[in-house]
Amino acid sequence: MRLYNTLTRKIEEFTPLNDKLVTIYTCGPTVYDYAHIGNFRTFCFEDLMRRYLKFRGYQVKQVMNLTDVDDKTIRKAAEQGLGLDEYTKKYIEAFMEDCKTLNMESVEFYPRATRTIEEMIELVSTLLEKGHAYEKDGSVYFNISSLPTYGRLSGLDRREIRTGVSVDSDEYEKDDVRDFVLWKGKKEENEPAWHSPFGEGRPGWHLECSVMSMKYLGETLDIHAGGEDLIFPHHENEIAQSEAATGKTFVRHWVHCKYLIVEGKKMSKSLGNFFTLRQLLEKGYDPMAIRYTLIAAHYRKQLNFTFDSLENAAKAIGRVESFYNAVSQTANRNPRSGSVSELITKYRAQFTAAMDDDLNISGGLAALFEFIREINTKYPDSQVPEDNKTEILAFLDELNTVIACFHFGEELADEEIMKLIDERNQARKDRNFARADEIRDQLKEMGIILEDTRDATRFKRLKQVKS
RNA sequence: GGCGACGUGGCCAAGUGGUAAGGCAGAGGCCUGCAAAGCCUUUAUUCGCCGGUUCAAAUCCGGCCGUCGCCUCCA
Repeated sequence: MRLYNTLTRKIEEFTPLNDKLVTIYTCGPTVYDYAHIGNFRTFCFEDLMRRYLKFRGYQVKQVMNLTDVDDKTIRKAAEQGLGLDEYTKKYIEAFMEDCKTLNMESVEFYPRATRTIEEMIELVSTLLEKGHAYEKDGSVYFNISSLPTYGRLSGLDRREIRTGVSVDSDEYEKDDVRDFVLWKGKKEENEPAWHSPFGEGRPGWHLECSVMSMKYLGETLDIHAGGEDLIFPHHENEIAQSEAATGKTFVRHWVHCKYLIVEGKKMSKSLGNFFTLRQLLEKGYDPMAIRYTLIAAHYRKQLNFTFDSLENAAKAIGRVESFYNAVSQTANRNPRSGSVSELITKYRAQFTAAMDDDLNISGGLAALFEFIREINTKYPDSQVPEDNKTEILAFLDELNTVIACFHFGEELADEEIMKLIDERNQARKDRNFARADEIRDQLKEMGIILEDTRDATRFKRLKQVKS
């Protein structure tokens, strides 16, 4: 499998350190508000990557942190007169719910910053001991000049940081404006703070990810992923802290997901194109169409999220689900065909080849759609031999463990439906089409859509999709 | 100002040297009692524009135009 590595700016062969186990750290949300679709582009991509690694036979051990203490959470909690935990609880729960809604797999660990303070203090102490950090006015800063490799990820060695802006906007005293804070000394009376050898305070933002990743995954991880904005300063600083402390490579493979834009414009509240997942659900959009739209474009390309694309996604999903349903209700009694297995092998290989190439999901989806067309071409009305049914459905299920946008499952026929279908077919035989259409309309009102084939009549349930 | 990404049919989107995947939409046809589902044909002699390299370029190089991002604890 080949994967782009931000550190080397090249697509590289990916092999985990540990045979079949892949360790992944993904920067999670800051739980100060509901997450928006931009956040979820990254998270859904990370889910896709995780699922594909598992599809390829790897075992995945993944951490997604929850940043539950920072300027925003502190400020918002104070505004509402709530304790920090009390305030963030709501958004942590909402985030977990949203992830489920988008059919994301649970990861192995969801550590919270406020529950990892002790380990963070330890790391700061280590950095102080090793001379990579210094104390000033109750805060601790990382000394960038102590680490020659600083700036490799973001290419900072080749550029200057705009110093003027940083100096003015920073209320803390640092030796060098480019140094970053590891531990923030307490400034306000009622601001959340923890005891530490360097005085009361709270951890800097970058610290938590270094600490939590090493705590759960060890000192060297296979993959660290996040949004492109995190490359600098967040991930650059994580590398600095971690490698200065351990002397080992922190991350072997850096993966960053590009931002999305909405209706051709940067998502912003003032443009009115800023959406949380919840707002889209309220508008009636299908969560699976949202997921499909978010994952269907390559992760290193800017994604233009539009309402048109949501509707297209819903239809594309419908095509695949219709096919699954049609195959599952096949009435073709012909003997099993060996060429179906060959097709499955062919398209599985095509899917895998595409996904192996830096997770080229467009190529992967093309394999799925081409498979469907080829089967349909060969077997009109998707009426495949009954003996081939199982392997086709299994193949679709298999692809869906990665794509995870389809609700597959055979439609369960209840007696009433079957009775009406039989009655209608009798009417059709009698050429009493008025009666037949009447029954079809009656079923439609019950949410049942009929599809007549040569061999039998099959049905599907109408999906409530926003149009 | 510094760094970087992108610009492919009506829309979305693959393709990084050998002659344009896939989805959605449109047109025509087939199938059907009619539908639904589906199949077939068709829709880019052309890949922002202008030059250059090459037997050959959407793919490499240079310039221009446009969009977007990072440099501000924003995925």
